[in-house]
Amino acid sequence: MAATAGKAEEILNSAERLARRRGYNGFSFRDLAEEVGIKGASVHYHFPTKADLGAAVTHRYTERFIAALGDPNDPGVAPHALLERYVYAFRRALVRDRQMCLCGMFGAEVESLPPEVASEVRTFFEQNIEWLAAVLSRLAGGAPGDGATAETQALTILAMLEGALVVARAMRRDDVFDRIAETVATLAPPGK
Amino acid sequence: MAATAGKAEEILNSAERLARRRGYNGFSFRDLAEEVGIKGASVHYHFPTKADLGAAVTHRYTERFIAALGDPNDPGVAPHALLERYVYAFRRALVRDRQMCLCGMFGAEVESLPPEVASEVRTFFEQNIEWLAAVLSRLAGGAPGDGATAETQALTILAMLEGALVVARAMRRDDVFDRIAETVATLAPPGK
DNA sequence: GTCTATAATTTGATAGAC
DNA sequence: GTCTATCAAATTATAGAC
Repeated sequence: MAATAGKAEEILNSAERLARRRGYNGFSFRDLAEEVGIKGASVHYHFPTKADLGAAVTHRYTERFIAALGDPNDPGVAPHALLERYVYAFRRALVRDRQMCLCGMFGAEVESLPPEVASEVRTFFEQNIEWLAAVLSRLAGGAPGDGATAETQALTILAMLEGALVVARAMRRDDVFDRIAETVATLAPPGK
Repeated sequence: MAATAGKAEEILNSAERLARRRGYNGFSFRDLAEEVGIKGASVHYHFPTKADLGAAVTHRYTERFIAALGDPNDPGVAPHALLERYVYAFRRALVRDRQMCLCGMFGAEVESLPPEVASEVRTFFEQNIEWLAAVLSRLAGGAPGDGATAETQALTILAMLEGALVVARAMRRDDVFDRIAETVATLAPPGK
């Protein structure tokens, strides 16, 4: 059986949830402490500074996000299915969790982030593009010399989905995300 | 000759710049006061609360943004030229100003905004989609019954561009925006 | 690991003099 | 319109007891 989450993990969970709703400057150590049932000062035992916490939560988010996508070159999974899985990861953030992508939020706020947090955000995007480009290369039939094309498509899909979360949440319209997501499929048609 | 900007306008200018770099929770009345050369308390004379200021700066941003785009149905301007103008507005924010779109930033942070600010952000997106859908309808030759299609395309282009700003800034890569922007043209080809 | 106590700073905001 | 003075609350963080 899985052990109960330690306090450090509980703090990371709260930090992720609050950061994805309110932004990096929109939550405090006291907010976290109240959620996990300790005092504000005790949070510093687990994460000395807010920058440490911010970097840790971003790193964990990236690892989980990429791991959940699986191997982009798995011969047992069709590339269009992998792309669907990718879109669904963003859809779940919006519909189920009612949250931004952590790095979509932090990406917007990047100028007010401590450097170590900003660095983790960059890594998230780099790994997302790498994963997407691998899938898109397979989808294009592996035609030689289209690595740049695959990366451009990857950048576009990533931007569309991050932007879709922003627009859908700001407009409070439930149809927005799915209508944009349909266009992702148009960019990389399943018949190709 | 244009009169020197009044203090209220200078405050709006500073607030817009700081908000577009650091987010709504990333600047204070004192930051603004220092930039315009008065004391923090004096800012409250012009804008009683931060929510008032936030709503005012967002409203002004929206008015200017839409006005700069011009009439989407102007027969003297080709729809593809209008679309280029739209993309260029976002490009300028990134390259020239090194800032987010104000409402891209606030859209991400919407859950931590005062209601009157969030409402202004929603209006920005609604007006952008209306403008874009009008241009895209013209581009499609005004085929009947494709109002929903035009709106979906408008949502997609808006999301792509807002997302492009987030990704380009977070990655600190200068090629990212233009590569995504090229795909906007693909969505609505000039030959159509 | 968590607490109390404390500190220095910042923040949004008000009252009233000039 | 701007200032000084002031405020209460919040924020990040540290020291040291338990």
